[in-house]
Amino acid sequence: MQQFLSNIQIKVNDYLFLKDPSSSELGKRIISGSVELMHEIGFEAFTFKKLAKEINSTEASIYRYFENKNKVLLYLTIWFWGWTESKLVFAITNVEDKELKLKKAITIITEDVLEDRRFKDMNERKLQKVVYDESAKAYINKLVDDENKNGVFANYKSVIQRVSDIILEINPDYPYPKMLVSTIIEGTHLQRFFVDHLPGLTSPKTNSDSDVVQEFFIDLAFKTIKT
Amino acid sequence: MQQFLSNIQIKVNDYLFLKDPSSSELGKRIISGSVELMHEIGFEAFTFKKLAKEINSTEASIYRYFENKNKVLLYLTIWFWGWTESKLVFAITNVEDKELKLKKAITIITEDVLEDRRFKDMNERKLQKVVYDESAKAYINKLVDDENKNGVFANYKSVIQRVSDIILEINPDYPYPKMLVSTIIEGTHLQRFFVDHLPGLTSPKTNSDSDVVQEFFIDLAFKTIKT
DNA sequence: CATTATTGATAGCTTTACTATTATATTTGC
DNA sequence: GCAAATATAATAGTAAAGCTATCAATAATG
Repeated sequence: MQQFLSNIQIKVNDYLFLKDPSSSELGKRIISGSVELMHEIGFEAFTFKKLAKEINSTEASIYRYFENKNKVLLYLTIWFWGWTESKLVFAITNVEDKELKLKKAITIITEDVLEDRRFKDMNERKLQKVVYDESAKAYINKLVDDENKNGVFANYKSVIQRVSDIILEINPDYPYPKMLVSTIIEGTHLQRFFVDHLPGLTSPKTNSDSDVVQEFFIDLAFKTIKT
Repeated sequence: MQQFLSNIQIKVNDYLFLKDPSSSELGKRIISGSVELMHEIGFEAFTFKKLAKEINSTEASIYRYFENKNKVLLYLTIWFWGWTESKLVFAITNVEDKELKLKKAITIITEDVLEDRRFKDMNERKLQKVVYDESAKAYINKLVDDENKNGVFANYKSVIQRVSDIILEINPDYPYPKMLVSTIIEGTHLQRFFVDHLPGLTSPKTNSDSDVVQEFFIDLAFKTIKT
């Protein structure tokens, strides 16, 4: 499995780039450098000029790959969803028990990745942090309709569809499966941000071993879908 | 009540402005103009230069009230939470039945305001849209810790605390009340955005009369807190 | 009525976001 | 092996955004 996973490549909608960053050495440096730099200084302060310096290239060269920094963040976000889907598929394949399957699925979409490093050009831990903290900025804007029309969010929709399907297996009458799944996913991002920065808006950590955010959403999901 | 409400003023933490916009004619124009302009063109495209033109003032004058556009958005967001809290307090005062009280509370925090206009300098409907679509950009950034230290989020925390308290009245053993409330609040924003722009990530509208987002969260809340 | 505070008008500076041009290095087809 | 195509680097430059400074005009206040 580990072996197989190390051979797969995450595909990202080509609307998001001018030249495929996975197709060249420089492109890969742009991606891994973007993750590093956004993780370090945040999306607002991130510029192509700073990135160019970081990866020993030039601003103009980066512009041949991406139109602007927004598309880079969206690229990373969509890559993240492709990666999440791949983890999800392997986690639930051949699991017969419906409830166990749902539990595994929610664990995947809410987990806090510590180290993964299956992809040598992608620091998944830092990527997850970037996606958690910044991804809403990538799609909550006036361009989202155009991006959506071009199929940009297909990876994200796949993840939601898959988990949604498991919910419907358990309770075919539950009326809001997708709403529940997207609430769990986006809620996880936000709660993790709150735990770190605005603890007054969230619940305190229980014991140090457990992941309170994950517990909360698993509990919420099972109670919500029960008839 | 309506009479009383028209006499109250929403207080916003003074860390957010250099000069209190509610203290002058120009200040009020900056606020109402910001709501109009952000609603129209979105936060990214919003600039103090454009705002100055809109309200017949100058860029430099606006800079005497606010350090930057981020603080304006945060000001609007915090005002929105103060306003929400005032609505919440009146909705639940003297309501004895715990479950009814919770239902009213969740209705307030998830409602889609059509017209309100109790505050002549604030278009609440447009403000709500701006807060729904853009507010995450105001606080999800590297400055949040500093802002939080200065008590900026007190209005927001109050709202969460109040609803949280009602949940604990119904079920004192529910372990994650604040997490649930902040998930409902932020989830509402996001689901409304999804319904409009990314319907594939959410559930379809049921019948045109009902508010599916509100229904979903009320259903979710009651099921989740039940023992 | 003198002083103080507020706003407007204008200028300017730095950074960001992006494009264009040319030179150099690398790859690829033949 | 060499010409042609392609990719990248180096550099320059433009427009807008973001922000500060100065000073004059006006309004408020004591």
